[in-house]
Amino acid sequence: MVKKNRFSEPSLLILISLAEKKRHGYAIMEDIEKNYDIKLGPGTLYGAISRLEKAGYISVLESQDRKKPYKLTEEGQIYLTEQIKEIQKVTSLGMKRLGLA
Amino acid sequence: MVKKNRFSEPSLLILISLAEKKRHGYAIMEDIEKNYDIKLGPGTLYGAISRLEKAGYISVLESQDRKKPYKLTEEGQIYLTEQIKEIQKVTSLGMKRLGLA
DNA sequence: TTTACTATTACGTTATACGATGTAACGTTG
DNA sequence: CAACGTTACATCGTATAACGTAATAGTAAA
Repeated sequence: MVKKNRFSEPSLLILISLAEKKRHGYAIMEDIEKNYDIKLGPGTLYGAISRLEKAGYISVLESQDRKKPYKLTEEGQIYLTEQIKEIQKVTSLGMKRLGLA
Repeated sequence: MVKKNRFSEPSLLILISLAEKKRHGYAIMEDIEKNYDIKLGPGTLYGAISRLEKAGYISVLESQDRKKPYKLTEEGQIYLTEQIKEIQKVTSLGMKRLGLA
């Protein structure tokens, strides 16, 4: 089966960040930086966020200030789970072939 | 440490394919399809191959027929190992946050 | 002779990288 | 407290290049 709509790394990181709890963009950025030492620029971050929202994998919650908190949707959770499993399948074969597993 | 290189999934699959043994393009394609059920079109495949070659992660070996076999270089092996470990770090946090680990 | 193998090339789409811009809130120092 | 700098937060714009799809083409095999 051919894979459609393959979201790459920044999107994946965002979804994983939201898998823990709802967060706004800036907080997502900090979470990713803290956990992986990867710093996403604003263009990369908010660009990916809006694509994920358009895809229905995350959704905005209303807020009083200018923060825009997002949460992972049901679909997003399913999608993320599938993605991760698929990726783990790939990496585990990789490790095996590298002789590291 | 900001991530520079942008090799995404197809490139990773190719490197993993070559981690097992040397293969030419078409054989790489078949290997990937067999193992992951992911079919790369020729543009995707050969495009990624030439970028990987340019980056020094794979290199061509000479051949008698029209096949062009590639092998993983030393650098490619190092790069692939790093990448996989990084990705595993990401996915394992993902699984944890999804409550699946 | 038709199908499978093998590769090249071209082109459009779009995610990502990078950065400029803008505003609000907060803290610090004179 | 006023002025200043800094951090928090987001939007928008553009360039690059990876990816998807497909057209082309030649050789080997069935």
